[in-house]
Amino acid sequence: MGLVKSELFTDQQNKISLYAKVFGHPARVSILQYLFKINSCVCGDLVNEIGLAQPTISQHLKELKHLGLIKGNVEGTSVCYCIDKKNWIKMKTVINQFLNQDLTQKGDCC
Amino acid sequence: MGLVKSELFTDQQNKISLYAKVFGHPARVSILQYLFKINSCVCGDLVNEIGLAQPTISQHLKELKHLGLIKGNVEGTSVCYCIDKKNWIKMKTVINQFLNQDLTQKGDCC
DNA sequence: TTTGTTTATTGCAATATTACGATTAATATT
DNA sequence: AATATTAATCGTAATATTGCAATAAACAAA
Repeated sequence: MGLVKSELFTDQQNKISLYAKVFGHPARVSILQYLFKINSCVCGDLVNEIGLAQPTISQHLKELKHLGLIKGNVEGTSVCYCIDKKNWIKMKTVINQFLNQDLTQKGDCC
Repeated sequence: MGLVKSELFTDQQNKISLYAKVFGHPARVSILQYLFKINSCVCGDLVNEIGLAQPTISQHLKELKHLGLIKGNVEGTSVCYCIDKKNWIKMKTVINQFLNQDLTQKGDCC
């Protein structure tokens, strides 16, 4: 196997896990933090910033883009990547709904 | 490979990705939602609730426990699992710090 | 047009994850 | 004690992920 049985779960559960999965690698966390920090579009410094090889960074960018969390335009020889703010907010809504489940209850037998 | 180069990243980045990774599977999302919903300790219904085999659920529970998000006590022949509220809040702080990065800026060339 | 610069893609090796059957461990029940 | 019940562990097959060297693609500059 090694194969997630998505059909057992709700769309919401699958969506949450897909978002979470993309954050489940420190390189992607780091890329996103960098895009927020420089707060403009990145044109290639990511490979120097993070210590991974160029194809590896490219692959991580692809996954982030595929999920819609970043936008990217190739501009001549360099590329312009930045956070897709609209989708970032959408993602936050989904994740927060999951994180903010009600904790104010008893039932603590453990 | 198939091996994350954690040493390239900060402790914070690694911590975020470890939390996210555990949410990166719908079965674990589902387990956590169920624990919140029934709001008491679970004693075995998870296998029926979710459609995965008992060893598989047990393995997912182990990961959740290992990260501290749930607590579990064996009680005779059944087991009592519930959310570790203290650690859940800690986790939320870490993740929210990452999700709530400042979006109110221009620099949108894409 | 040739040469550099930058990013994407391909192909592959190493490792990790998912899932489950079979079994074990631990305790209840009879 | 023998039997049932429940959850953990072991072993293993299938698949996914990570990382990078090599290469390709796309364009800029000379």
